[in-house]
Amino acid sequence: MQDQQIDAMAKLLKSMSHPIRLKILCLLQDKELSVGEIRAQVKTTNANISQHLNILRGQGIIDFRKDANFIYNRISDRRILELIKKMHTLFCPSM
Amino acid sequence: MQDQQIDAMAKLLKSMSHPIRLKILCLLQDKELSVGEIRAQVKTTNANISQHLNILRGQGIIDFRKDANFIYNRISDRRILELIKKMHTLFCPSM
DNA sequence: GTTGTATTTCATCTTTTAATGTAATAGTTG
DNA sequence: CAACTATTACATTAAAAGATGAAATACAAC
Repeated sequence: MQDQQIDAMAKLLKSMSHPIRLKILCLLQDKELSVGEIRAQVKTTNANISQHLNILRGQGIIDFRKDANFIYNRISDRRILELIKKMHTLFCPSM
Repeated sequence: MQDQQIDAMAKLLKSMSHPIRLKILCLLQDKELSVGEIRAQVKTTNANISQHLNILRGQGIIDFRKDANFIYNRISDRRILELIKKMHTLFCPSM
């Protein structure tokens, strides 16, 4: 890996390395969810979730679509899914 | 994944998500290196590298042995190696 | 034991990140 | 259009992380 790639990768990991954001990514593994549905499982404020979602969007990790006044989020980068799956098998083998 | 595991995983990712620390881990993928050897490739101060190494040690990611007045560092958790390898194939396929 | 090299510790400063509360926007329904 | 819901933007504050330089430790060699 070259420095440039390492920097990019570090930035990506950093965006995943907050408990709330990692949990959001786990929740979005197999389905899309609205902000409200996420908040129901994450236990923080709406505004806070919105900010975390923005960080993930900025990294191009998640995407969203609008429907009525709901915004449905989903993971847009297949590689992230694979990475999460790998972390799961490596670090939580029994689940 | 449960919240407890997510928190642990986020902490682990966080410790890997700094450019210098990620680079150190990449350098240590296939060999052990002293602090000086690492510094030669990372371009920051000795003290700074020492601090980053401490963070990685605190996470149990790397281990070290002493020889004379050199300290040789190596990755102690096989899972980290696998994770780095996976990131490599996913995000830097052409290298 | 003094000199020299390698590494770490410590204190400080700066920067970044995260949380919180409030106001704003966008869309829906009656 | 008024009332309501979902989401975001903004401003502020609090907390954590990172960099830096100087001093301290550890070991080796002369």
